[in-house]
Amino acid sequence: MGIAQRKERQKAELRDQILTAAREIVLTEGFEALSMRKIAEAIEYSPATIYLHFATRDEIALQLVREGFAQLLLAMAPVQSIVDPTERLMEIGRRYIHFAMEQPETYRLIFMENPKFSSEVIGQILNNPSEPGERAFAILAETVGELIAQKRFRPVDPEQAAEVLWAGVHGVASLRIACHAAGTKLSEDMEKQSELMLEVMMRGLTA
Amino acid sequence: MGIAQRKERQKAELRDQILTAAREIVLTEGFEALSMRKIAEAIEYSPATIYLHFATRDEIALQLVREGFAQLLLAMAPVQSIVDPTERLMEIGRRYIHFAMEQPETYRLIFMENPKFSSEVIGQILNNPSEPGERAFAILAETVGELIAQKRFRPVDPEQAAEVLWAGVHGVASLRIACHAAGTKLSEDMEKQSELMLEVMMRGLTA
DNA sequence: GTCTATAAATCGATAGAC
DNA sequence: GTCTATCGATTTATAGAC
Repeated sequence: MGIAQRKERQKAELRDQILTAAREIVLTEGFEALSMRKIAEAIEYSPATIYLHFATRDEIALQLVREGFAQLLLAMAPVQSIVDPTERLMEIGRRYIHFAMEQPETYRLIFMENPKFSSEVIGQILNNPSEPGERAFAILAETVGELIAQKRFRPVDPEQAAEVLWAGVHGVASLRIACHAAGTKLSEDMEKQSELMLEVMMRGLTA
Repeated sequence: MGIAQRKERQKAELRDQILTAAREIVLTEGFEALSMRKIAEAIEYSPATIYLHFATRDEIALQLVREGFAQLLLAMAPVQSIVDPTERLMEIGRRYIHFAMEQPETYRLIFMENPKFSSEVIGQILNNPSEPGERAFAILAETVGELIAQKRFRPVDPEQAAEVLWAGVHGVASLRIACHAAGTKLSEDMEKQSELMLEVMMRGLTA
């Protein structure tokens, strides 16, 4: 059955090409510039061919958001090897903000672009324990729980504290992205800004 | 010159009608649904008439963002009468998040929708001391400075701390908006979530 | 000042030939 | 599996009559 396998492989390859081209368009021209025709031109196929792989344009967009989120989670995976929970927590925050600053368009795509896709993907990932990388939020909450158990953190609800920590780093990152090129004095030094946010939140939770 | 004045008044009224209709469309159908034709239909004029008041669609959108930001600032104005700086700071945070939750579409329009308009408006407001409501960020920074002077806060850079505080409440608000209807357990109780964020940041900055 | 009419472009999606 | 051709609808913006 080598022929069938080759066909399947080729089909998957074209699907990949479509997504790669779509990602490129979103990252360079913005989400609203994504169109079937532009993708078709980029991969040098007719627009009709794309419909053999994706039923609608929205399905492509959704997949892009999904992959973007997976990328973000992947970037934070190394923290699992950090033994000290305080250091682990700080590193989660640092890596999170670092990703958002290195790939602002991807971050924007995940959290700021389209509410429909954002909430769908976030909902899927946060509710489905079998998602690749789904454990990110759980790790965050568990780390907080660990610190509470060690009496290093005050006895707060770990899940709620985890959400506050997430909101804190998301706030620094997304405010920066929203204000980017605004010509303000805001966040000239992101490094210092991030560190202060993390320090303030750690101190605020410390017993 | 009563006739000229009446004409001017009528022109301003139509301009207002255009903006009101545009705002309505954005708040109910989303930003991307805003079009000259829809506005024209809503105000019962031909599309061509709109171009006598606004050169492009972008100019209308920009004005909407501008007014949205002014609305947000207006909602926080009452904090100026609060004497105690700690209480003032808490109230700034509460009012900020409250506005974002009461008017999520307006908040989204200001900070999450279009980077071009967001950064332009934010830049204008934060750099121009003559803006109505421009003092919002200054008040935040001054309140932090006050608390540092009273040795109630640690000696941090007031402007940087103000930005962290802003990022904190923005994070809670915007994460909530992004995850809305995601069906997650996230932020089920926004009241508690906001209070924890504020409490953590206050404690984190306390001397 | 307001309209009609229209240019010129883009879009998603599909039918049907090959 | 891929194409051509096209439908049908959308958009911004303008020209020119009234």
